[in-house]
Amino acid sequence: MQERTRVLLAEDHNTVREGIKMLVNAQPDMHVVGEASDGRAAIAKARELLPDLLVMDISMPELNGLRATEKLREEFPDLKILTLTRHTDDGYLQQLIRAGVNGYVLKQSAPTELITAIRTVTSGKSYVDSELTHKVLGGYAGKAAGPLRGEGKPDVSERESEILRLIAWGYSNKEIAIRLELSVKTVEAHKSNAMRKLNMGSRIDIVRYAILQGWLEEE
Amino acid sequence: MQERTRVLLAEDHNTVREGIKMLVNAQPDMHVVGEASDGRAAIAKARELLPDLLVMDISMPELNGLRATEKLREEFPDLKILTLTRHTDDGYLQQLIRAGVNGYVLKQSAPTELITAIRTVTSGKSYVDSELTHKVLGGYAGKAAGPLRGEGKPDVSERESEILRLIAWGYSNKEIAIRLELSVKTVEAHKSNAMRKLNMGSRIDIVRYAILQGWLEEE
DNA sequence: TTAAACATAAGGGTTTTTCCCTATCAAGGT
DNA sequence: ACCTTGATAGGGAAAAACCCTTATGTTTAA
Repeated sequence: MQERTRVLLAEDHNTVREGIKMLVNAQPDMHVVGEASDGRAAIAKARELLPDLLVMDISMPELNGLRATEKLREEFPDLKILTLTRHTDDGYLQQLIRAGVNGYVLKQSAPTELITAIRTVTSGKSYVDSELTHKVLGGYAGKAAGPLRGEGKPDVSERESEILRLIAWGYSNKEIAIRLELSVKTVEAHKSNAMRKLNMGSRIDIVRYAILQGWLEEE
Repeated sequence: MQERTRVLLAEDHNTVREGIKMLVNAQPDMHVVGEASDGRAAIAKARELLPDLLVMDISMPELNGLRATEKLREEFPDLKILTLTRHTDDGYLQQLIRAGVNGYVLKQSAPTELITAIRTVTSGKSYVDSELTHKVLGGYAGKAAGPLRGEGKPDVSERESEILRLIAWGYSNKEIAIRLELSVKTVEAHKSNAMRKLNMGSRIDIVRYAILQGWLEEE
């Protein structure tokens, strides 16, 4: 067996970080070797642990992901950097690519998207979330290996995400139906549709998705 | 219908605070009117919102629950204060009672314990978690209205809580069985036993319990 | 040593979830 | 007008979860 990819995780949100860690550690070919909750700590940890890859939130205290990327890129030309963000429209994209990130993943995407991204970037290619690919057309990196399955549609409806949220909180379909005054069948339908859209396979995926969404943090 | 109890929530942990808020707001006779994430903010909010009851973690930044209680007790003699703590053995109990709290609930207890405590305290009685009752014997407040159902046994075994943890994370019984190399039947048994011990009725209770335990925060 | 607690697991029956399809209706865009 | 998407919901079968009981071996506390 090949060496597992050594991942450093920089994310200021405990729950999100924990969720990602469990997700990554559940894969046979990668593992989290260190964690940091701000940009400065991320750099320190990178120096200390020399990871293969850094998964980093762009919005972090102390030193944001963009600045941290710039510093790290100079010092560690071979380090793979994958940035993670909640917003699709925050203009950081161009700057990040210029700063030398190897990949860009939206938290809005399915959790498995991150895993695909890690594998893609590890193999030397760059990865840009499907939803953003068009924004880099006429440009730079582009997506080297498209998301293996989806064609890119992270657009769950309001109703659907409302139901995913409740499922992640542990409510049963029946409880949700009562709470929202719907038929259980409708709840099922929304759930299934959302899961199909996001390429999720089971309840654990919903929970992970919810965590990446920050749904368990603030209302 | 009677007026709903207006609850102010002071807890520095986002996820825990959110979990409690959802739990409280799910009750017909109480609702969260404000939140604070440190002791200083709790006092400010109490002045601003004049809640009926304050649910407060004893370990908070800025100003801990004990100090905050002392200050608030002077200023608002009628405010009910319910303290919440993770530790059963931290000696704060006597001091808190002297400082004038109306109740003391362990995070280790079932989520419904908190609701019972809120109702008990609102009705003018004091409430001390069943597990701690013996520590106040020969003393002071004591438990006015014992926990309605349990005799007090917050002792889930290691194995049981391991399984509850995984359930809260969204794993299915089958996945847990595979992961721990057990029969699905065993997983079911541990789950049922733990739920019975903690007086939990459904998956959502497990999730809430996990949140109060901080299981979704750090490993 | 006996009793209690724990981890393990099977049996058997009920309920819920899950999966796949189909269908209606309203709203929006082309 | 036509097409797509979203919200609603039913049928039906298979899978999983839930519930309650019983049982066996191990460890631990009285």
